[in-house]
Amino acid sequence: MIDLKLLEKKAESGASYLDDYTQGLLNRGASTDTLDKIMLMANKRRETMTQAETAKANQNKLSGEVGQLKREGKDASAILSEVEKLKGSVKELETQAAQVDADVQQLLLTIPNKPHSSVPIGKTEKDNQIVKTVGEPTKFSFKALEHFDIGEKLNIIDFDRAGKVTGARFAFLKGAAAQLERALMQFMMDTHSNLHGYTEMIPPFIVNSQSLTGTGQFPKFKEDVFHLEGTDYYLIPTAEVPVTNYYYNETLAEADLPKSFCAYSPCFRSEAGSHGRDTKGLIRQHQFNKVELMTFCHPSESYETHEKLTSHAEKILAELNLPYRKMLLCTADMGFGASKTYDLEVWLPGQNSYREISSCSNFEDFQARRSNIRFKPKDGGKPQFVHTLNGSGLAVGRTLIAVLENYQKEDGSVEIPKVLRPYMGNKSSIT
RNA sequence: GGAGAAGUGGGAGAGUGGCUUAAUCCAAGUCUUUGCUAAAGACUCGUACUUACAAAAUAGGUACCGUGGGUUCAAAUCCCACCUUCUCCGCCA
Repeated sequence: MIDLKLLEKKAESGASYLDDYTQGLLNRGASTDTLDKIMLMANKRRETMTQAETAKANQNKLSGEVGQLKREGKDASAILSEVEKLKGSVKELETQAAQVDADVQQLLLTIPNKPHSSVPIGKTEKDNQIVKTVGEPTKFSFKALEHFDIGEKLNIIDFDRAGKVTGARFAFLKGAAAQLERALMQFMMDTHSNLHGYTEMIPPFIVNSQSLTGTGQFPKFKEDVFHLEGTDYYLIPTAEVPVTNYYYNETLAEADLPKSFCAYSPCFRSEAGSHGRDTKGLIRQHQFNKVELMTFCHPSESYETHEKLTSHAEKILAELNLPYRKMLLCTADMGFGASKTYDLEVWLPGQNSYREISSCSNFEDFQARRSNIRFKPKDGGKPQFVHTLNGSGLAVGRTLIAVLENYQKEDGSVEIPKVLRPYMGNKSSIT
């Protein structure tokens, strides 16, 4: 959620919507109409609230006098009848004020975060910038297969039966693929907790609507998550949701910051609107495993932390010896709540292209404001919102794809990356 | 799923209709006195929104005692629904 006060202040200070704050929102597609509407509503909100509060103050004063008189054993009927007359209008004003306030809040929830000044302005994903490329695209002396062909030949991935059991965009992993998936999860969790100092976490895989509002999925992207009918429960689209809301409505001590967690969870996405994209294989499934990195930190440290967090995700790719590149997303391609995002894209020889395998974002105080997560400054000042960051470290299913495709051999077998072998009974290949 | 109990400020814990943002204790902070790993005393000690002021400081107002409704001139206190926690029973990995 953006800061209404800041928005108002900027608007007052001249230049209307042309300053950096609102320009940032415009760059990523929030229309001036919405902003205008918010400003109007905010004014109306303040007016109605003032009226309602004044009326209520008046009523409270009279009620106080009634109490005073009763205690003294005197007659209060004159005031009582006076207050009786006020009652209706006070209530009406209060209802109005509550309504306008709720409307403003609702509208604010639909406005995306403001991009950081270092984010390139762009119109499509083509305007993303390559920050660096690590490793060379893997070369083969034979025609590289796509992961689903490798998987089906080795009889370790079964899409057809998943279609029977559930439906499209699900898969069974079996034998070595299941083992490899599990090895990857273990390897990632071990690396982040032991080497990078994250606190390991397995969160609930089901959350309520408040949590989804807190991280920014709701109200705008409701159709992308699976809803459990007849309840306020939803399957998580990412561990970011439960882990960020771990501190929902809490005020932390500054000394406790930063707090960092790495969380394993399956992720469930209905992917409404993506029909026809990546229909084959494991790339785009309704269910996939992911290891998520998440940090709550002091606002002054969040950009430094963003670099660090991204490097932790990169570490996994490096250890697996997978070629990848680091992209800085432009204003058009960033997620709704992000201020700045790096995507890590892994090389997939079967597809002959780089594909996203991790997305690392700084949300600044966008999520913290929605979830009311603050910290009390050491010097005793007012509580401030923390900054939240998260990134995949990594998407396990896509990592499995990357391993299969980059480590495939001409004879149809797949070599197991060295760092994973301890997790796979020290085997060196899948045959 | 059934029966019962409970949810109050950073923590503990009082408070059954008006004088209550809420006694008291602990923790925390500021100051004072004496002074060497301490003690005593005084004061302070919530959050959000909002009004006045150019702004800050400050002062006023409104709201908040699990959440949401309701009764009443007036609700932490009465009523209803829900949520959470605990205990017992049932069921279950």
